[in-house]
Amino acid sequence: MIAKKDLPVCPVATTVGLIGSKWKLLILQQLLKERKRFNELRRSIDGISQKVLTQNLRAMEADGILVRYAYAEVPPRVEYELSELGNSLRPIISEMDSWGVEYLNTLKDMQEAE
Amino acid sequence: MIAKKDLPVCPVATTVGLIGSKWKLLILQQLLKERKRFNELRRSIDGISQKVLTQNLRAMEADGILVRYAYAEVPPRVEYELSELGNSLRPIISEMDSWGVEYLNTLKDMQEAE
DNA sequence: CAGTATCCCGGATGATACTG
DNA sequence: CAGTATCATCCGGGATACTG
Repeated sequence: MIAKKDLPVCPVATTVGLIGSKWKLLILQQLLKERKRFNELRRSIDGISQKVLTQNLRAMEADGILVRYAYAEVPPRVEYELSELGNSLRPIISEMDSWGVEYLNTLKDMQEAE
Repeated sequence: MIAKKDLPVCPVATTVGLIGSKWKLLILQQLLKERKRFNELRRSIDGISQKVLTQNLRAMEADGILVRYAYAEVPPRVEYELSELGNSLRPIISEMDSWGVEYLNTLKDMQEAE
């Protein structure tokens, strides 16, 4: 018999399920740089709306990827910081960064060769 | 003045724009293993519909990530293979795989500790 | 400031049928 | 087999207004 823990679970599908979307990857990228406030995060991600940012932050918080710190001040201040789990995703974003750099260089070279 | 090539372009956003979606990442994963036929690919990706698979394959082909080989046979045979550019994305999927393995192990350990 | 609450639209997706 | 075509649907996401 096959035990539950031996069920075929795809690691890549697991990862993709947690952070395999445009906005989560970009939020992750920003928070890997530093802990950030809500609007700071919003401004740093081109094209994201308040609603979508909130939705993704809630989901990532529920998945244990980041931690939300709300301060009872006036005006309110809320900061987001990656958890240990979130930080462990750094190599993925890092590879995406490296690949993007290479890709953009190739594009630039092609333009210069025109 | 700022030249066009000096415009601030984010490498991670570039990468995310090309493959930052659930299905593209999973298609990429499958094709990194081997060249595959359409239905073979379809069966290997849980939950993907024919339409969505076609759409994503077309987009990835247009982006130069994969190559489509259509053979004029009866019945028709179409195979998909990663381009050199597509293959250069391997480290990203590789990191996602490693992370997923670790994550699943952690989950399993937590269950056993119950 | 950092949200929540509504309304609403369009594109993404599923289902189905058809075809080279 | 590997699609394309069409229709119906649904909900992701924008716009706006309001609030602790």
